[in-house]
Amino acid sequence: MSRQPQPTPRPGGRSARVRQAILTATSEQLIAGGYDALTVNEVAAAAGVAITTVYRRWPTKAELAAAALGELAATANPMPDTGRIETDLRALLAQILGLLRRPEIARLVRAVAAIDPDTPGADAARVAFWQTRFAGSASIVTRAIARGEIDAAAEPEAVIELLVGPAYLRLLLTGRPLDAELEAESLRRTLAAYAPDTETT
Amino acid sequence: MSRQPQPTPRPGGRSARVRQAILTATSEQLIAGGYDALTVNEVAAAAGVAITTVYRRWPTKAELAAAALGELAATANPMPDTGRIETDLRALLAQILGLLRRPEIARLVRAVAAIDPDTPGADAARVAFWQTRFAGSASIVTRAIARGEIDAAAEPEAVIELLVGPAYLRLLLTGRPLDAELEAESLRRTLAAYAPDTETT
Amino acid sequence: MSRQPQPTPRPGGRSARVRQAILTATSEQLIAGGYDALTVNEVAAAAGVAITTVYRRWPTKAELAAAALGELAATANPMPDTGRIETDLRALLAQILGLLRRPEIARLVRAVAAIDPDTPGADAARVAFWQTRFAGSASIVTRAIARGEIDAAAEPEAVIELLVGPAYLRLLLTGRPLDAELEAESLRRTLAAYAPDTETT
Amino acid sequence: MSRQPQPTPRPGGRSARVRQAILTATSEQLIAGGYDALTVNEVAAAAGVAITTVYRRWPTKAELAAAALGELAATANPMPDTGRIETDLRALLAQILGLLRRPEIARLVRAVAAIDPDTPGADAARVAFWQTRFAGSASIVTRAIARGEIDAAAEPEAVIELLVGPAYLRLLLTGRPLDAELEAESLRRTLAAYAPDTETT
DNA sequence: GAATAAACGAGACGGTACGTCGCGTCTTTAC
DNA sequence: GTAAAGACGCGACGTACCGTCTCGTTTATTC
Repeated sequence: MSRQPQPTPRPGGRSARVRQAILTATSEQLIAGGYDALTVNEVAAAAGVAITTVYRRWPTKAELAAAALGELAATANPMPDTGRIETDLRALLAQILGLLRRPEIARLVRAVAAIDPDTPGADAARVAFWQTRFAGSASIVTRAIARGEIDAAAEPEAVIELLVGPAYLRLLLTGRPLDAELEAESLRRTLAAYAPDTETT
Repeated sequence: MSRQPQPTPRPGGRSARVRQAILTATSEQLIAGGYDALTVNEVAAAAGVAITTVYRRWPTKAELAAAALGELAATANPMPDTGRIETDLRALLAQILGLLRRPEIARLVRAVAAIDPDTPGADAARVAFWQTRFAGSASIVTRAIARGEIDAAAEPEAVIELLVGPAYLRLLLTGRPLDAELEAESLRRTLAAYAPDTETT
Repeated sequence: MSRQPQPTPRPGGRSARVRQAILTATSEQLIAGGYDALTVNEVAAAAGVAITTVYRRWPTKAELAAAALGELAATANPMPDTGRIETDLRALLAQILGLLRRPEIARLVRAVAAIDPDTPGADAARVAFWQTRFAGSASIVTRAIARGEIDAAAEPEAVIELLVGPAYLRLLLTGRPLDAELEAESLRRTLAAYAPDTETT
Repeated sequence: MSRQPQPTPRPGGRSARVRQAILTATSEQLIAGGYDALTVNEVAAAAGVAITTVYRRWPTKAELAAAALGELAATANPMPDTGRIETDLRALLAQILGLLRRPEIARLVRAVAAIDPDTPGADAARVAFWQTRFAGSASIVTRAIARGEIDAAAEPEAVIELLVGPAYLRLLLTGRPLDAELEAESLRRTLAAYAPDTETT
């Protein structure tokens, strides 16, 4: 009776708005209560869409969470660039610890850590989420190597891993405090570990 | 009608057997499929007890899991003691990475990381689980300090944290591989970071 | 994102079928074993629906039972109309006693009697269940009054109450037999109590 | 090896005290909340005995409730004796309706009505509970017959049944009010039904 | 007054049913 | 014809209460 013109996918149309609303609502719930407190029902309600709509796009709750976490990766923090590796790393570490000390961020990190690697798309989201952050961080090291402040043989990401590894270990597993002493020690030892010519003859 | 003297608890009785059966079954399920695959129903069935009996002792699934993880802490691995810090740490790191590469252990670690700190008794279990392991590890460092192989100002546990932090970071968050290069680099840089007199004048 | 117009309820759809199946299964179980033998689990199984579906509609077992009893009210028995009050009442009483002598009906009546008046909707169901029956019965009396066979000052329902009260009293409380003597006596005394002009001067 | 002399039961000893405490606690709970709110656990706690002790004497909750209700039968109300059947019955009816209007008594009556006749000992308790009451009431009628106020052919208990039947019917089934009009009507019609020479020639 | 049988106290346990929560699917209706 | 709305299936969680069992202790009766 009536003609149905094949609607081309609308990039800026309703779909995009719906998608964004859902992901935003998901992120908020993840931040508010972690993965367990995330419910598809409430996400749909908060986003003002039907539950079916959510499931049409992300088949499982895990994939929805992964997608939302992936989105959060975009919210990158500014990377310090002071011209000296020590102050750069100190600022970076202070920024990260400042985040990890906030309960809602701690919940988020826990949620990411809990993701089953077998979940489709989940691992991709995890990698994206964290490599984005680490990629930015690594540039700090790259510049320091160019300046001769860091052992030229160092892999930039490994430096960052050594710097923040203990902090995440405490947060996720041992429960030891994320205090100023950890901050100072991590910075000092990382610099020592990667000092140029330190362990060469 | 009148107050009776408190009968002594029976340590080797049925209660103890039931408790052990439940915790064993829980551990097995945790290892087999992680926290999400853990169901109280199946634990009860595997332990040969009624579901209500499980709930009488551990009010929630989370507390049950925490208790089981706490029990697993008793299963301590032998700590290497070769007389040289480098070989000690190399053996320790190889041991830990060997464990973390096994999917069922990875699941367990994930389960621990996911524990909500607010769960009653959960944090205690986490601390117990990990500090048991770390306490053993720290003795390696203590001996090395006595031998002058490690900076005397070092806190033993901090050395271990620096050694294994990157490995756990990769396992839980970044998803990068737990390969031989990580193993070599972690060992080398940790030794450098804590070498005696290295950063003193 | 925006409010949708309220879709009209579908009267003949799946919901209605499910509802009917559940109530039918409930009624059968009530008849078969009374209120205590009624289990939501078996109702759901017999109705071929999920347990949660039952609970979605009737939050408690009591309300489910009440609803089912309310449905049973629709199954009205034919009211005798012979043109004479004595034969009408005799037939009615015989019919009721015939029902009450059946164990499954006795269980049903017991179930209704046991309903806690505080249960939401329970009282409504009770009133509906019984007033339906009594309303039909009362018309017998109304006609008799018109024919001058019954004291014109009588309230029709009170006549029925006097007629069947002793029978229910025996069934529910005293346990005395519902025998032919009760039948004869109840009829005779009720007629005497409401005979026209009997107690007027 | 040893001989077991059969010890005679001790009538006034601890057993009797325990028994009384349990039955009293049971009655209180029945009055307070009806049969469903009666829990063996709380009865035991209130009586200051172990749960096992309760079960040793009454194998099921139903039998316990029956026993307690049987005890309550002993609490007989004084029967009016004014010398005139009309005032006697009016006082009796007022007394009974006064009781039935109290919620806790209504609960008790409901509990009795709900007793499954198949429960061992339950029916005995019911019969005892109510026939005690009715036996007392019947004496009123017996005296009235002797005075010629009541049809000599009447069975005393049937008179009482007619008098109070409608009230119990309303309480247990129809939910109609136990008001003054019911009181007046029940008395008036019962007297009419059993008036001497009314239906004789 | 000592032996001894019966009853009691305490606590955990097995089991059934209740009612809840949340995920993911399916039907029905409206646009 | 597509998508929103909502009911549904399903599985697990956690709770309440009934009735059983074991074992140690107390009571009271009998010799």
